Amino acid sequence: MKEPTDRRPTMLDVARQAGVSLKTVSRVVNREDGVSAGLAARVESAVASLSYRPDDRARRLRRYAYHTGSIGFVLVDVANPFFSAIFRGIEEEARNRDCLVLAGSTDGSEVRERQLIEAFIDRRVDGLILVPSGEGLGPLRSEIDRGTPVVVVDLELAGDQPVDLVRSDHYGGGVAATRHLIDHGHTEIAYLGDDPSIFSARLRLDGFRHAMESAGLTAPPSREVFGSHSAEEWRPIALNLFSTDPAPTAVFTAQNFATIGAVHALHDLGLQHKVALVGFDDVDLAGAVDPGLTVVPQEPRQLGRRAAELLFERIDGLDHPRRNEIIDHRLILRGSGEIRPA
Amino acid sequence: MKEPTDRRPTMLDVARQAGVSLKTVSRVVNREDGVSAGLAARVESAVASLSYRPDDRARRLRRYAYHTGSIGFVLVDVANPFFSAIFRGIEEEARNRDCLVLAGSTDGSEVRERQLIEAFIDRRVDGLILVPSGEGLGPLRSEIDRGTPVVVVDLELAGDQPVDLVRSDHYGGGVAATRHLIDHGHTEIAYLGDDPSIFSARLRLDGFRHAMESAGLTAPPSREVFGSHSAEEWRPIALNLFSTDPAPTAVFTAQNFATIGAVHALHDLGLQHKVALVGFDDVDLAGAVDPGLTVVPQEPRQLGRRAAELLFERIDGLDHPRRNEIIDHRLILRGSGEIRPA
DNA sequence: GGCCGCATTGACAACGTTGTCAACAGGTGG
DNA sequence: CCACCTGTTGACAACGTTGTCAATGCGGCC
Repeated sequence: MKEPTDRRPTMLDVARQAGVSLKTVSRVVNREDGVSAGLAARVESAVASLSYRPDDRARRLRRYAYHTGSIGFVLVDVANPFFSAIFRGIEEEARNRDCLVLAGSTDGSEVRERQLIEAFIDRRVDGLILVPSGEGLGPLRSEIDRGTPVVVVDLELAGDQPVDLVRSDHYGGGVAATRHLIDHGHTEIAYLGDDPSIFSARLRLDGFRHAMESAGLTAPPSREVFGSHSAEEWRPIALNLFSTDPAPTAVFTAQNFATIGAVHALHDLGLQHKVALVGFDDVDLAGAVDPGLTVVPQEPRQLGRRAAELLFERIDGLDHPRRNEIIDHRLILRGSGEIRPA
Repeated sequence: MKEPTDRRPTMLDVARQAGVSLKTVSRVVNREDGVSAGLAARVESAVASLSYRPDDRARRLRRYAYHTGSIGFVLVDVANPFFSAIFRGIEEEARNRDCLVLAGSTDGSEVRERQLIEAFIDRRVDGLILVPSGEGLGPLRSEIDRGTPVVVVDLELAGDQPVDLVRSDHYGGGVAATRHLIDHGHTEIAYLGDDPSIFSARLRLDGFRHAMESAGLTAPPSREVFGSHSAEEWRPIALNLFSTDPAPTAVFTAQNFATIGAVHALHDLGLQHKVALVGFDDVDLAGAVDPGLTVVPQEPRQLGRRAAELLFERIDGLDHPRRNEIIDHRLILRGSGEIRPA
């Protein structure tokens, strides 16, 4: 039974209890040789009896001077499975390196994003992975200049800062999804997605429009609906869309929640076998709904892994021009996208 | 334009550039008064030109001595939406306190759990929130004794350590789900769930069995299927179960992935309107499947918030006997659980 | 016996920051 | 003119650890 102490034991406490100097304790704790068996044993037992553990911060302050063994991950919302899967990928890489991950959600607020980045920098993370909330990278600028490696996921940047980029092929996916609907005979195709001020949403929309134009089609503004909504908020929006006359015969839902909201709405109206749907991003029960959902899935875990790989290369000192990695898209056919117009 | 330096500027660099002493820089940076306007301005401009930011670790080492402004969150898997929602709840509380969250996944491995806990302790987190992987709390013991606050989510503990507990009402939820099926006329009810060595799984199973026994029913071992599987792995298991003769007319899927796997299997067999299903935990498209899924949802975000609240109370020095909070259960009726046997 | 080398041990400074306290200047009151 | 106070500034130690280097003791070799 150890009696609880108000103060955590330090190396000095161990030294006193073992009757040796500070440095000897340090040597034993760090498994350096050159300590006689007798002293080592005394120290070991003092360590155990105080259940002493060295303070990593103090250790690194002195020893590695500028490697904290932690990286920061700034994302929009951990509770969103897409982001948490990225997190998971990052963590897997970090684990191999005995590196811990600090994470914070911005909810899309640039103010909050700045706060998080500054808090991470003040704690001297070895690197940052960022899913940006806005277009800008303001507070990062001076930090990048000073050599803290940064990898950005899901955003394209102007200029040529040494910032690596990893993202899905939003544009190609948008084209593929739309073309798939066109190939099945649709001409009246609607678009539901995030606000195009978000970089990835912009690309998906561009892909949609490009595929439409290439086929000689256009979607009127009323059929391009944008916004950041929850699944429940998308539902009435989609209900409204499919109740117009003439109603679209197909829809490309370019975002998770939009997909779920639209599926709900189609079921509400009994149109799930009439209106074709292709979604961007996969969802849990996509195969169990009737009909199954045709989607362009992202590979968020792979996104995260790759981002972390690039980050650690930079942390290890790799000097390399900025890289821009785009993870390929594919299309999973499950039924909803293969419905033909009446 | 700042030229990149190999070394991050320290307070000493600022002092030299401004031609003042270390302490004066410290005063300006910390907004202490008693610095003349002229010097303050010189320091400010030196800070800006070097884009200096104080090192939080060194500052805390000296100043607060034992508050690092970070907490650790040990969980099973960040990519699991249930856990990431808990994370989100924790983060919301932490944000109010300018506290950062370190997180790590264990994948259910006690070895990994121990490594994570030790890594967090070595970094002197102010507190720990833990979703345990096993039954034990081995490595935490001495840490708790030494006064690091710990809150455990989803586990009950023997003994009376000052560890607060927050969890869902697994037992009550299991009883309610099972009783709901019984009330709809079912007697042949199967159970699919996690291995009962997992605490919450054990409670759900106990709830199931209790409700069965109270109604004078029993499920043979072949109808109680346990294991940690992905949704895809559960699918054939469920297929197999519903293909036996006599087949169960209802199933309680006590875990997320089991629910999804079972729904897939029922659709594969065309039995989705014949076999009743109640699940534990809600899933994204639960309302869009045909029939909608009746579930006992958990409130993971609330779980996380509450856990963090309790943790911060302890961090702030509240001395209170161990608390054991159980978040109420409810039942969402969507159709799948209201199917009656033929 | 004296000298060298090796193995062991510890004293001290340093990492980047802040708390304590002393030194200094300038003004004020007696 | 001097004692005293106040406001500003800086020198120094300390937080918990490790790197550097010197001191000690012992055995072996000439």
